[in-house]
Amino acid sequence: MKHLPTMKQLQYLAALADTEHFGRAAQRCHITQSTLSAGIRDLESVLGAPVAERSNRQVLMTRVGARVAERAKALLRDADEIMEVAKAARDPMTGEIRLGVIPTIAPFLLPRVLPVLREMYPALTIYLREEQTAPLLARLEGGELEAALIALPYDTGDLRIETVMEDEFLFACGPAHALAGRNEVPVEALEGEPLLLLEEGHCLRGHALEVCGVGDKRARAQFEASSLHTLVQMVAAGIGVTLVPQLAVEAGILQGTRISFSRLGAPAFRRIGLAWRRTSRRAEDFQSLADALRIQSPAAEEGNCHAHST
Amino acid sequence: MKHLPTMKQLQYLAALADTEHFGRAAQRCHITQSTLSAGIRDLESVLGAPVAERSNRQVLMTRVGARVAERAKALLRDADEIMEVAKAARDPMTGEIRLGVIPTIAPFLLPRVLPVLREMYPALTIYLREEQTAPLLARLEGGELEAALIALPYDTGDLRIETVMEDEFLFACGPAHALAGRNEVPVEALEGEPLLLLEEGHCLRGHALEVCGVGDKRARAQFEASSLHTLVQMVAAGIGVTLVPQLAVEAGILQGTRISFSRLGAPAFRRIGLAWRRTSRRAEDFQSLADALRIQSPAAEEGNCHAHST
DNA sequence: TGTAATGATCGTATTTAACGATTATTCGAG
DNA sequence: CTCGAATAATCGTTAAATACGATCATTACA
Repeated sequence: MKHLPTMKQLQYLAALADTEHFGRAAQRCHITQSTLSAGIRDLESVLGAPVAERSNRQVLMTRVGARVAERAKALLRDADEIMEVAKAARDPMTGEIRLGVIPTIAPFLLPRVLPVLREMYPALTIYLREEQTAPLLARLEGGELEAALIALPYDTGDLRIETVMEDEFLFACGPAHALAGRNEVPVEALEGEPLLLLEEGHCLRGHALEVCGVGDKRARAQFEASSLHTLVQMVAAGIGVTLVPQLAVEAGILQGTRISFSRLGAPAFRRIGLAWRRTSRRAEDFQSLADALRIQSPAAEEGNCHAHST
Repeated sequence: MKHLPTMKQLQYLAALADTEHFGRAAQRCHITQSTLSAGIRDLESVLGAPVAERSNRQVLMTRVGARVAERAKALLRDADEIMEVAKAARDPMTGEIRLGVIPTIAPFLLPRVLPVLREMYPALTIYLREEQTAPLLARLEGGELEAALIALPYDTGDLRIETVMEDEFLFACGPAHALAGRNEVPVEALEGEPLLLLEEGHCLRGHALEVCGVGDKRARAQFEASSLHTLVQMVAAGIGVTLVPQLAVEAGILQGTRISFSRLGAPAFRRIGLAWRRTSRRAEDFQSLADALRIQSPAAEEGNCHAHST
């Protein structure tokens, strides 16, 4: 292994590159000018190249100096991240997590799990952001969010995904509909039915179409809803039929309506998963969070499908 | 600015993670076991968490330890790269460059420029690899190549591209062809002509089709050539017409044939550019290389189009 | 019950990092 | 043209860190 620059030297260089001034750079590093001067001199000796031209009136970074400083800053950020990794391991499940959740999950899953999480991890603060999958993933990549609760399948690129639960699609129609009251509705029966969908951008729309075996081009709905609640109202009014996630049904979205719902002949599911950046310093925490969510979700409970709701 | 781990501490940790043995890790770092032991102890104190469980018979890395070690290795690689950046700046244009070149450039440009490069940079060794654009770019991403000389436009992702020259497309046909001998051939005249192309995979094929204003689907050639030389032979034999880069013509590809070539009514070009990874430590060198290539290329010379070759 | 292997610890020496004071240089203002 | 302000380099000293060798403590196993 060879001679490497010191962390401190790189810090000094980064400060110098930012300020282009020995005195101020020294201030920023909480050392004296002489120390910084010596540090830079030593760094130049290990690099074998000068990093700055100093005329007594001004400091001008060399090409090498600027390039090395750039990389040095990245390296220092990485070093900082190492500290964060250690800190996260030392105090697991504390601090803040900025979590994104899609609109077809948030209102149905969160009321159930948030209180439990609050009790399990009192030192943890969860900031929520409700948006559709695409902007959520963009914010995740951009570092605005640390994790996101989304529905799968979805092209998530290089994210780490931990499945939290399977969410079954149920058939829903008005009480007067021909298919109402049935215990099980075959998928083929949906052919020709006026299928109501969420508007463009909701992943649920695509997933529902997938279940019916049709591509997006043949989107058959004249009316599109902007939320699951609206969608349910439209179904109750007899405008059409739809597929609704069991998660929402169990959360009581059908309460107060006379909507009939049934399982599909060939049960279809979307997966709900927690996503985070592979490089995240808090992978440990997110794994724990996913575990907690999985335990709290109703997932594996069987035979909880009634033919009617009031 | 906070308390950061030392480079040495991270080196020690990396070695320890690899060997899981204090003595051997110390050896690898060229220090004594006691020093390494102390170094690890200090690192644990700055991290605030233990990195390894040591029972007297074996060392087992902690979860944190393993994670931190992983990041530490990446960080040390970055530090190494900083040294390389400095070294490349100290000794510009020395050492080895592994350069990829596509087959429609290599035999025509290299004979002219390589001797000059050899003279300009005697300490530089260039290893050449001749392949089509796609595999070239793959090797570039994978680190097998440091730079590549390719034809544009092409979807190069996040690579840095420095244009070296513009390469004009010339119309070429057999001596008995109706369009032979003309000073200028309008693009529309190509409609219906039996256009000969390089086989699939050569970017020149797509570029030529682009010039003719047709998509790949309407590839009209019954015969495809595997190299520009073969293509020229086919044109000389009267099988069809083609577009040939001026670069190849100037390199004498038509010598010994009676092929007629002319400029197009609306001159069309491909760009030839040098590509390298944005993150490359030797960006400086590649810039110089591109500059040298640009100077040596015939590019801007005007009016060097004859109507006939013998 | 030894003995070999292994990591921790201790005391000491050397190298490195930091400071304050001083010097040398340059740019402007008077 | 000279003086003073600004600025980086240098010097001598001190404190801290790093490294070493020797020794100790623990464990596995013959």
